[in-house]
Amino acid sequence: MTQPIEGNNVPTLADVAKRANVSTATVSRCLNSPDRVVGETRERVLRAVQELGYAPNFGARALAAKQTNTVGAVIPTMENAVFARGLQAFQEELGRHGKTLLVASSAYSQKLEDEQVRALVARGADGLLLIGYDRNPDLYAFLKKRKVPTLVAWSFSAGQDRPAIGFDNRAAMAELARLVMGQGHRNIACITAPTEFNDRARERVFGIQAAMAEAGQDPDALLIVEKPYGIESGETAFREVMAAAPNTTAVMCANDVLAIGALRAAREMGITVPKDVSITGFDDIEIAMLAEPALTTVHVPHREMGRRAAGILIQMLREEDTRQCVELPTDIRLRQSLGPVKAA
Amino acid sequence: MTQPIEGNNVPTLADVAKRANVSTATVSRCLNSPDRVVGETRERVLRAVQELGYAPNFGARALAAKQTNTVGAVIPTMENAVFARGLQAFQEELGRHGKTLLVASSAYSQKLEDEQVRALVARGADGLLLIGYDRNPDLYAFLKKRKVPTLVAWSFSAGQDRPAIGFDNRAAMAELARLVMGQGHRNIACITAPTEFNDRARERVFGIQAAMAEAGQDPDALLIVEKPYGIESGETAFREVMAAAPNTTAVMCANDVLAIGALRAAREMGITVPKDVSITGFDDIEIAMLAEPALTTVHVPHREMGRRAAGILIQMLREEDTRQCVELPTDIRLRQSLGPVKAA
DNA sequence: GTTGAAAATGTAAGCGCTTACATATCACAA
DNA sequence: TTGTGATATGTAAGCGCTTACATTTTCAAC
Repeated sequence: MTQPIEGNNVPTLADVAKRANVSTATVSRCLNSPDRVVGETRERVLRAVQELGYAPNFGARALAAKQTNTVGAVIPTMENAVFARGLQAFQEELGRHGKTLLVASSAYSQKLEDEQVRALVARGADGLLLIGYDRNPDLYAFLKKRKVPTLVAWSFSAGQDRPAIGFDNRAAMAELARLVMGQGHRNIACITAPTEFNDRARERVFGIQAAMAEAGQDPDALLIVEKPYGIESGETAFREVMAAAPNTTAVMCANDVLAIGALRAAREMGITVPKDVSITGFDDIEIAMLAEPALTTVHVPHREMGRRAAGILIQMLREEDTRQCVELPTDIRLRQSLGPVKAA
Repeated sequence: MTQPIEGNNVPTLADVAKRANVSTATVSRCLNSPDRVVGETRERVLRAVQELGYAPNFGARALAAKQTNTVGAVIPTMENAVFARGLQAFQEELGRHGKTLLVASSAYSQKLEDEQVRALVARGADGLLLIGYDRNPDLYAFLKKRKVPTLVAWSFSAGQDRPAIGFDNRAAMAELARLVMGQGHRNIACITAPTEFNDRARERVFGIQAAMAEAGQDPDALLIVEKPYGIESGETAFREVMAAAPNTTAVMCANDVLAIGALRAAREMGITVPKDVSITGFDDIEIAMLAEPALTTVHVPHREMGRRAAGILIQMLREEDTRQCVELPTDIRLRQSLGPVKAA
């Protein structure tokens, strides 16, 4: 009963057409626009598809239809729970719309990101998700020339005209800084990831400074220590802070992982948190609650951002000229690591 | 100086050929086998490529060359630090070899995994990385028919003949169980992720039971509570254990996240770890060290596994019939959560 | 200068699908 | 039965690249 496939192992559209006694166009319609084919014909075709174990050749389809149904994302690293969480939600939503995720990582290097973006475009990504605004303008020009819809996530700025979904890093951190100062803290240090080529980190630092200026504090008095993402970096940074400014009473960290490192260093140095020094984070990833004391931090809706980013990108793929800028709210999670300034 | 592109916006191979005054075959050779083209011709072509901003059409290339240079991976979730870490290393290594990663997730559902695998194959994945051995044999048959090289990771079993890179989950957990029993524990419970369709979880349970049998203990006496992956699940499971068997003195968790949950529940229940009850984990992810008390667990070289998996798959893509089974070592990380059994 | 072999390049078929336009079929009204 | 409009299906061009085989060029030896 099973007809031998002529000439090769992998069934093609032509094989299905022959078996179902229709043209290849009808087979294509059955698979891609089923409502344009009557029930009887359609069932005959789908039966042939199943019997032959036919699946479309991806390259041929991409070439003919001029799309791949893949969407690329370049993130700093999947090992950062922030991106892992957001990307997971992004991928799930893409999957629901029949798109597949292409992933590359940049290790927080702008040069590597540039390369990876170009590689993803070369791989035929229909659209792209990128993290933050900072990048070489040539890259944006390249993406525009190639007509690859591109969405920026994790940042939001009213001054930018690129499609984006994110939150205002500056405003969020300023709000936390106001709470810190509300607890009486004036000697504040900031531990952050490198701010060069990283608008998210930079904006968080600016947020602290803005809140200080607003409160009549000198923003230049903010001690800033930059370290790569990592718990050990946070430990090192905290030691540097306390060595450089031993009267620091609050250390605001630009992400939770650095803050966890700071907490660990404080404990090892015999510094009590928050009695001696308060420590705050940013992101509200899982370990923020698990820390001892639990971390005061900025909660960011990473999953929602990832999910909605997928929706926006899919919309962009369907229609030209969607210029969405979506701001998501953040909120402060007050926990035990922030307390009143220690009496002098 | 810049010649207008005839007819369309996006330069094609033909445009480059015309500009460089060579055939399209020569352009293709310059890009793909540069050593087969003399220097002068090659430079002329590469200049034309640059001037035109040409990049190959992915679908055309995939169709003609019968490969996409993408490799797919279906993992349970990127939010599990275990997979995030391994996948990150996998992706980095693929990138070094000019391959791009296609990612899908299965939420620990076998049915969803099946669908996602087929979707990745439909997207033209040249090869596949899958997690664990357990899956519908039809899926393996499908992959074989489509000639998609497939590598299993996170599991290793000498009885399986599929290409795989992983560790012996059973032996690793048995080793930890022997240490637990070496501390005098006889009333042992096991908290695990669901074992149906999850050989890794199942083997870890079997490992405890094997060690018990070996020590003359009744393996059926092992209290087993299955819960989905998650900290809260671990909390709930621990409560169930202590309700069902209040004289339990050791709880062995099949992953660190469940163990963290168990630690939290113990604290809330006024149970001291390890004085009253010892708790162990599996995986040695970052929070194992951060926990209070720090978790005794099985260390698994996730990054190395991911990196080497990429190497193996690339090898499989280059050569037919590579049948590698690589076992990676695990080792026990003794920390404060495991102590001697409480005197009766 | 001639010859032969190796290297370099060109020609053209083909990869497998989609889809614009052409043609055939169907359903219904007169 | 005929005519018309709507629906269903077929024809064939084309998407842009790779590569087997053909042809041309280069180079060394005589």
